[in-house]
Amino acid sequence: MTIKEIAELAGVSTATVSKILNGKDKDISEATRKNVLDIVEREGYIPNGIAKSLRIKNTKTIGIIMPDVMNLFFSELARGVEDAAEKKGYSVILCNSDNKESKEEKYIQILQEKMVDGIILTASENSVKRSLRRRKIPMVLLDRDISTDEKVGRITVDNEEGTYNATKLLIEKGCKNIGFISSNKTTKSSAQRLQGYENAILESKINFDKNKIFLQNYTIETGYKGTVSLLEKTNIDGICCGNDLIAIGAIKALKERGIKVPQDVKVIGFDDISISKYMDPPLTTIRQPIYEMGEEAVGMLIDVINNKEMEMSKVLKTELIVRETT
Amino acid sequence: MTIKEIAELAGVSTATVSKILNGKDKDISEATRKNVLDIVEREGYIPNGIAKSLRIKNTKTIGIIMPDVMNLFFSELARGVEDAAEKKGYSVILCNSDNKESKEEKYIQILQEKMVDGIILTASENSVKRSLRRRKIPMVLLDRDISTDEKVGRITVDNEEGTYNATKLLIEKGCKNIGFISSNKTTKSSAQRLQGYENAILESKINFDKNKIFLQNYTIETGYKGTVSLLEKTNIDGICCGNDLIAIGAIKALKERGIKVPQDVKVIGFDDISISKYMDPPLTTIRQPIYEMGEEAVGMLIDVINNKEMEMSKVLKTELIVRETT
DNA sequence: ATGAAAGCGCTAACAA
DNA sequence: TTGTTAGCGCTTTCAT
Repeated sequence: MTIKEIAELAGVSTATVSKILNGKDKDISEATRKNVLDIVEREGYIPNGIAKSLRIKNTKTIGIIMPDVMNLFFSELARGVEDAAEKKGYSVILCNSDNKESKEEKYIQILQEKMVDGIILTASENSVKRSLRRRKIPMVLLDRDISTDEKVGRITVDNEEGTYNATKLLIEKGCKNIGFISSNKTTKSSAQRLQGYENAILESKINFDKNKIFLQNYTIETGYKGTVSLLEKTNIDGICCGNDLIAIGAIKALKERGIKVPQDVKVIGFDDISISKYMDPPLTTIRQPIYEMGEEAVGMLIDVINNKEMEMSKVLKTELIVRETT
Repeated sequence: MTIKEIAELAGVSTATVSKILNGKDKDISEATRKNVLDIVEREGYIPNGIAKSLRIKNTKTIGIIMPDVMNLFFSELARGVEDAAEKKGYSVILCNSDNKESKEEKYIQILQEKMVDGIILTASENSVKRSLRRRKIPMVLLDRDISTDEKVGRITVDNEEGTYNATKLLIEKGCKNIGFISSNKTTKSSAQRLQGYENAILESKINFDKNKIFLQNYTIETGYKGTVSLLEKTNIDGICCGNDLIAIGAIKALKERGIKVPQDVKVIGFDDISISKYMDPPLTTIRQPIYEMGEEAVGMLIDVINNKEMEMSKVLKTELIVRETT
C-alpha cells in the first residue's frame, strides 16, 4: 500500500494525500481531507518513512553508543535518552561498544549510513576524533568528555567535586585511612575522580598514601578485589569508590571478613544507581543525575541538529546522598 | 558525497561503483575495482543506507519493544538482542513501553513506518493482536506469550515449572508456611508462575492458604510491601517470589524487622538477574537464560524475515540456582 | 567489463 | 483547491 494507491482510491493526486498526511492542509477542502483520511484509516495505510526520509533528508532517529546497557548506570542513561527522544519525536538506535574502539567506530559508521540525525556518544577519545575527521554529524558526548576543536556538545558532571565531597565526608566522619578504588581508564572523568580524592586527602592532615589506591574497572569485581588487596596491604577505615558497583563489591568483601560497615569501615559510592538505596546497608553515594543527563543530551543534540545557537557544554552538579554506609 | 560523485571521480558509471561496493564484482577488472575503492577511501564516502533501503526494501534493522530497559531483566534481554543482532548485521531500535498499550501500539506503528525488518515484542495481548490485524510484519514475542493464530514466533520459559521447583525447594527445606508474592498482571507468564506455586503447595501436605498470596507488580516495592502485608496477616517461614526484584524487596523488609534470612524465613526469587548473586545473602533463585532468550529471539526473527521453515515456538528451561537465602 | 536508465515511495515547487 | 513532475541516492536489468 503506497501513497499512490491511496490517491487513486480517493480520486486525488499523491500531492494532495501527502499534504493531508503531513498536516499541510490549510488549503485543502474539508471534504477531500476527510475522504482521504477515511481511506487511509480503512486501508490501514502506513507511510513509508524510508522514502520520506530519502526525500526530506532526515530520519527522526538518533543513535546512542555506550559501553553496555546491562550496566545499571548506562541503562538509566539509555532510558533518559529514549524518553526525551520519544517526547521530541525521535527514535533511538542503541549500540553497545564494550568500550572497544573498533566497535565504537564501526557503529559510528553504521549509524551514519542509516542517516541518523545525530549521535550521542559515550566513547573513547580516539574513535570520536577519527570519526569527526571523516565526516561531520551532530554529536554530543555524554558522561565522557574529550578534547577536540570540533563542534560537539558535551554533557558531563563535576566528577572532581564529587569525589572531593565524598572523601571529605569520610574525613569528617573520622576516617584516617581512606582507600580509593576506581577505574584505571584514561578518561577525563576517571582522572577527575582520582583528583578529587587526592585533593581532599592532601588538604587534610592525614597523609597521602599511594598504597591505598586501587585502580581497575568500574565493576563489582574490582570493588571486591580492590578491597581484599587494600586490606592485605594496609589498614583502612574508609573507602571512596569510583562508582556504586565498586562500592557494592567492596561492601561484600568487607562483610565476608566480618568487618562491619559503617562501624569498622565506611564506604561511599558514586552515581546513585537505582539499586543502591536497596543495598544492605543502603549505600551512601554521590548522586549523578543520570536520567537527566540522558535527557539533556538529547535536548542538546536536537539543538545542534537544528543549528541552534547554544552553549555547547553543560556540566551538571552532583549531590551527596547520605545513607547508611558512612 | 554520493555514489554519483564517486563514479565521476573514478570515471566510471554509478552501476560499477555500486557493484564494487556491494561485492558483486566478479566481472569487474581489478584495476577499476582498486581505483574506485581508493577514491571511496580517500573521500571518506559513506553510502546512503536510506536510499539503499528504499531500493532493496529492507533496512537491516529490527525494533524491540519492552517495558523498561532500566529493569535489570530487560536490560539483559536488550543486550542479548543487540549482541545477536549485531552479529547478524542488524541494528536495533529500542522502545520502552512501560507496559502501556498506547505506547506499545504507537511504537509498533513507528517501527513499521521506519520499515524495520521485524519486531521483537514483550507486550500486552491487545496491542499485538490489533497490530497484527492491521499489517503483517515479522514478529517474535519474547518472554510474554500470547494466543493468536497469526504467524508469530514465541520465545518463552517454563514459568510454571520454575515456581513449582522453587516452592518445592522451600518445602524440602522444611518450610510449612509459604507465601507467594508476584505480579497481578494478566499475562500468561504471571498466571503460570502462580500456578506452579499452587501446584507445589497442593501436592504437598501443607494446606493452601489464599492469605499467603500477594499480587501486585514485579518491583522491589511490591516485594517490600507484600512481605510487610504477609507478616501482618499470617505467619510465614518461606516466600516464593515472582521475580528477583520482589525477592530483594522482601529480604529488605525481613531484615529491617530483625527476621533472619534464611534462618527464620527462606526466600527464593525468579530470573537470576545479574545483581542477585551479589545480594546479602546471595539470592537463591530460578534462573532464566535471559541473555540467551534475547539471542534466540533475534535468531528466530531473522528466520521469519527470511521465510525460513522453522519451529515458531521455543520454550527454554529454567534452572534452580541455590545460593544462601534458602 | 561496463553503462544507461528505470524505479523504489515520497515531498514540494510550480502550474493550473 | 488540486495536480504535474522532478528528483532524493541507490540497485539492477539489460544492452553493449
